[in-house]
Amino acid sequence: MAVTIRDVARVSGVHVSTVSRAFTAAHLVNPETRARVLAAAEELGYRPNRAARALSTRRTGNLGLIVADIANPFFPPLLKAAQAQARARDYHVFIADTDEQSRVEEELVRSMAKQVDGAVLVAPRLTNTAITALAEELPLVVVNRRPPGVPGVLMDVGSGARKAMEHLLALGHREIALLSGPGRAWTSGEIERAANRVADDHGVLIQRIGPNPPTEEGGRAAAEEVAASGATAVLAHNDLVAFGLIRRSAELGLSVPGDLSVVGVDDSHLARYTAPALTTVHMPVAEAGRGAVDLLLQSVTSGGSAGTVSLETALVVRDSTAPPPGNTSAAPPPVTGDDAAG
Amino acid sequence: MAVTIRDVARVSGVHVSTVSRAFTAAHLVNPETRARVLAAAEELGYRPNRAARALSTRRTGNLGLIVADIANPFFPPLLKAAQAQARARDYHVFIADTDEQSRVEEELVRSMAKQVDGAVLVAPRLTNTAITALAEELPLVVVNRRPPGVPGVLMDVGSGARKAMEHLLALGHREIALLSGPGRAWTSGEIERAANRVADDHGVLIQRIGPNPPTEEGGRAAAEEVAASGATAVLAHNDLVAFGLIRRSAELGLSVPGDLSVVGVDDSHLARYTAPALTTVHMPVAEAGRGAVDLLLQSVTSGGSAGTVSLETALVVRDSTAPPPGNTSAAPPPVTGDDAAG
DNA sequence: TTGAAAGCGCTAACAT
DNA sequence: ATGTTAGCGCTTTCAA
Repeated sequence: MAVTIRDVARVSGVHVSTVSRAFTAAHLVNPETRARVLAAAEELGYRPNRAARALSTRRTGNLGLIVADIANPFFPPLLKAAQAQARARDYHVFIADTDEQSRVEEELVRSMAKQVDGAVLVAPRLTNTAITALAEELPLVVVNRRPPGVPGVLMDVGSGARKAMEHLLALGHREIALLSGPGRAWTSGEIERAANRVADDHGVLIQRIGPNPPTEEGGRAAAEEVAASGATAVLAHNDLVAFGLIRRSAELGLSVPGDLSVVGVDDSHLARYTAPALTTVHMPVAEAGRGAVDLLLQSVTSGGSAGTVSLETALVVRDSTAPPPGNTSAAPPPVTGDDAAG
Repeated sequence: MAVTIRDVARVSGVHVSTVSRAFTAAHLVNPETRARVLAAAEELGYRPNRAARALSTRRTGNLGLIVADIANPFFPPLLKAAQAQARARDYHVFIADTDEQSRVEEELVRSMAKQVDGAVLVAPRLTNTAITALAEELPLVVVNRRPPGVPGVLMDVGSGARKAMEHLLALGHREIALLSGPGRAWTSGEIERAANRVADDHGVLIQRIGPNPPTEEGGRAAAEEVAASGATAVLAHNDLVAFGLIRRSAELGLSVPGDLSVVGVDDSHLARYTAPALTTVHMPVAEAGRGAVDLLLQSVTSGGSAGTVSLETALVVRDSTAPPPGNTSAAPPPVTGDDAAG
C-alpha cells in the first residue's frame, strides 16, 4: 500500500494529528517538530490522499469542466487555459464531453458533483432553468450563457457580430444571410439579435437560414440553400460552419469571396490557415477559460457567488470577405463606427 | 449536506450495509428489499459518494489523461475518444496539460496518483526510465511511446513516413529534408529511422533539420534553413510544423507545392482546410484513445499489464506535394509498394 | 504544542 | 438475507 499519514507519524515519532497539522496548519505546530515531520514525509515519499482529506474537509480540490465537443477547435484553447489556471491554484480538473447532448450534460454534472468543488459549463446546451437548478447542487460557472443567478463569463459575441455586419455593409452587401447555430446555443441568439439590429438600422433585411448543427457538416448542408437565397454575404454561426459552407459552395461553383463573402465566428486556430483565410469574430477563449476558473474558485472559497464578466470580441478581417459581385464601391475602413444610416 | 447512505437506510428501514449491497452486490439482497431501498434512494436523490467508496475499495473510478498540449490539434480528437470510452465504462477522467515539460508531467502523474486507478500518458516527453519508474506507482498506459514493461498503443508512424518518402521519391524528388521534432518525442525517432531506411534503399541522402519545437513557430523558424538547403521536398514532424513551414516559405517567395513539396504528419483537422490542402500521414487518434483506455482498464481490472497494440497509419495525398520544379516525370501511383530500387 | 478520539461516507468481513 | 463492526486516510474538536 501507499504510504499514509500513519507511516509518517511513526517514523517521525509523533501522533498522526500532528502530522496532519504539519501539512495543513503549520502555525499550530512547533517548527522543529514540523521540520522532523516534513523530513520523514519527504523520505517516505508521502503524499496526502486528497480523496480521504476531502471526506472530512468537504473540499475535494477538484474542478469539473464540461464542454459540448472537445474536438470542436473552439474548445481546446479554452480548456488549456482553464486547466492551467486551475493547476496554478493546485486544483485538478475533470473534463467531460457531452457530445452536444443536454441530457448527458445534466447527468455528467450530477455524477461529478460529489467529486468536485464546482464546475464550469462551457457553452452549455441545457435550458436556463435546468442550469439554475443544477447550480443549487454545486457551485457552477457558465461560459457563454446567462442563466439567472449563476455567475458566468460571456464573450460579447453580439458586438462582434455587429462589427461583422457593419463590415459587410461597408463592402456594399445588401443581401445578407445568417447561418444560425443550434437554438440552444446562447451565441445563436446573440448573433441573430445583433445582426438584425444592424440590418434594421441600415434598412436591410437578413435571411435567417437554420438552425444548423455547429459543425462543418452543418455548413455544408446549408450551402445549397445559401446559393438559392441570392445572398452575397453570409454570417456563419462559427468557423466550422463557415468552412463547411465555403467548401461546399466551391463544389457548387461559387467562389469565396468572389461570389460570396463569408464571415465566421470564433477565430479558431484554423481560420488563419484556410483558403481563403477566414474573416471572423475573434473570441478571447483563453481569457474566458481563466476567468471562469477564477470566478468558480472565488465562489467556492468565499461562498458568495460572483457576478457576470463580459469579455470583448473583435472582428478579424482576412480574405473571405470582399465586395459583392459586380460592385466596385468598397468602402475602405473595414470596421466602421456605431452610426446608423437609416 | 448531501444525502448519504444513512438517510437512505433510515427511510427504507434497513441497515446501511444493506443499502450498500443494494447498490454494489444486488444478488446478495432480497429483491423486494432492494426495490424498497432503490425507491428510497431515488426519492431522496441519493448518489453514492465515489470518493468515500474509493477509500474502502481502493478503486476510484477515475482515470488520468496526460497530454503535452491540449491546444495542439493532434490531441483533442484523441482526448474526446478516450473520454467517451472511459465514460462508457463509468469512469471519470482527469485531464492535465503538461505544456511540453517533462517535469510537470512527472509531478502531475504523482499528484494524481491517489485519485485515479491509472493514467494514460499521451506522447509523453519523459524518458523511458522515468516512465517505467512511474509505472511502479500506478497503472500506466502510454500512447506513442515504448518504455520497457509499460503497455501502450503505438500509431505506426514509421510505416506512414515510409509511404511518404516513397511518394516523394516517386514524384521525382531527390533532395529531401526532414524537419524533425523534439528529440524526446517517440515519433521523431520513428520518422527519422523510417525515412532514412527508404532513402538508403534509393541511394538518396536526407538532410535532417532540427530538432524543432512541434509547433507552427517551429516550422516557421526552420523555413529559411530549408530554403537554403536546396531541398525540393520536406517531411515535417507534424502538421503544425508543416503549416508553419508553408506559410513562412510563402513569405520567402517559395510556393508549395510548386517550388517545394511538403508532407505533414497527424492528418489533423486542419490538414483538409489549408491552402494547399496538406499531404500528410493519417494517425488513427480516435482508435488510439479508445485503445489506450481499454488497455488501461484491462490492466486495472485484471491486474495483469497488457502488451502493446500497434495501429496502422496511412498516407493521405492532397495538394501540398508535386514533382520537383523543372521535372515533369511524375509517377502516377502516389502510394508505392514496398520494393526497394537500390 | 501535542495527543486522544470521533467522524467524514462507504465497504467488507464476520455474525446471525 | 440482513445486521454489526471495523476500518479506508485524513481532519478536527476536545483535553491535557
